[in-house]
Amino acid sequence: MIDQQWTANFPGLRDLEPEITHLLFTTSKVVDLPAGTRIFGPGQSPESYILLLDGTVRVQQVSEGGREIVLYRIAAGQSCALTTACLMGYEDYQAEGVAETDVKAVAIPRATFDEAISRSAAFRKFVFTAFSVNVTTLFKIIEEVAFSRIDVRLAQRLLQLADSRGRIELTHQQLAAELGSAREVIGRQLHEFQRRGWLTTSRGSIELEKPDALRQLAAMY
Amino acid sequence: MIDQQWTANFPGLRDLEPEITHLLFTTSKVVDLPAGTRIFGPGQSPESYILLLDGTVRVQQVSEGGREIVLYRIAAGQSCALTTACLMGYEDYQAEGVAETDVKAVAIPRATFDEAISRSAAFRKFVFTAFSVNVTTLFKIIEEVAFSRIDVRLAQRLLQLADSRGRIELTHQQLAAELGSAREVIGRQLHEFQRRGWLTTSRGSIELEKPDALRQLAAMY
DNA sequence: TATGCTATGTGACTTGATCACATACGCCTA
DNA sequence: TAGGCGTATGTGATCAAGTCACATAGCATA
Repeated sequence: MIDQQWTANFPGLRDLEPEITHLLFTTSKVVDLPAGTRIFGPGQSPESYILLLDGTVRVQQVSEGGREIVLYRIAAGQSCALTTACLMGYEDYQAEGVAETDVKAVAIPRATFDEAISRSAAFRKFVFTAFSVNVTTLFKIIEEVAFSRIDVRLAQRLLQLADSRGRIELTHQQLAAELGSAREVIGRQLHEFQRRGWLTTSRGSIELEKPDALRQLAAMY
Repeated sequence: MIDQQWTANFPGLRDLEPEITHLLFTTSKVVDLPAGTRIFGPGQSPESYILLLDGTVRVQQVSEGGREIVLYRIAAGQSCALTTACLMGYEDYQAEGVAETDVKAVAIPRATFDEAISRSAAFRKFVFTAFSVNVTTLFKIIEEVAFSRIDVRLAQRLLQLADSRGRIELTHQQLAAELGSAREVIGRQLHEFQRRGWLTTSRGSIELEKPDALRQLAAMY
């Protein structure tokens, strides 16, 4: 019980009604998942509403031709909108979620979820807010995929993915999967960025040298 | 009051608890909107949850460059997932909804919506199901835009948009906006379909001649 | 050092988007 | 009925991005 004070990790859940907090604590499980675990995917109906305590989950779509596109990531303190959608709407997933790091998460069973939704306005607000943020993300992705240039999108993504020292440990193939593009295309763009002195590449990693130049490109429509 | 028995139009709302039905009837308004009305759009926070009694609403995204893509349509008996998302999550719209025909709709105020959600499991299920269907649609769009060929997507859309006699009254420009593509591209594809004898075109309209051939193309990934 | 796996590079080609125009159609008016 | 106008459609050139086939390079391990 003592290690179950996890609601403190979620701003929207701190001021929950005490009996709801108690309900969540007594019926939910805290689970640990190793990096690489497929948490959900097409054809798998989710059994519970998932809140991330630690680690990140990547949500992506895989096409028949084997191409991939990353839709969004769930970080600690967030919940999975898709899980929510499916839990609520009883539809199967069209996308899959993979643990990018070791993950610690809270799994709230559907029955508990239903009860908390019906009894707590604060819980509803928490769930719906998370949901709408992710729907908004989906709109942005549609707009970008349909209308934005690949160099602009790559610049944006490099800035997002870089760590505090401007380093990105991904292969060209993985970057292509982030954007739903092709390895060769990404390789050529990176080559061009390198030619301009904006970054340096080596096998499996990239170092940003002029993030401001990338930011300027990323700011284009 | 008598003409407000609109819940009959929504399968998911027929078996609602009587007091919820009463709540909906007494606080919601039935509104009529002429074709072309912009029902919601970026920067407009929705004031109510909308259920369509008659007509169709087109939900689309417009890019900075002026290009458009149609996301989905809402038909009689359906609700607007986006409205829902925004109503629940308090986010602004990223897309706009336009009445394609004259529209008759029920507008449920936020307070009523909140109350019905909290008190009725059946109402929750109705809302969440509609929501998840539309989220699923968004996933399909992302997959298609990112990975499908334009001829396949055009064939699919022509079949969707054709009336019972295989007729489509849209310009090439409008078809391009359906798919987030360009007029010239659509024109060339239509020309190719016509060359194969699958359809005939004339100014502002298209007649499908061999829908089965289109269906076969549309079935490709 | 040899071997093998994975990552990256490259050229040729196809598809789709963009741009700048040219034409054609339908409708209204003189 | 002809002329004129606005919108819809056609067309070639060019560019951007994805695809395909294959070459090369980096790194680990035997």
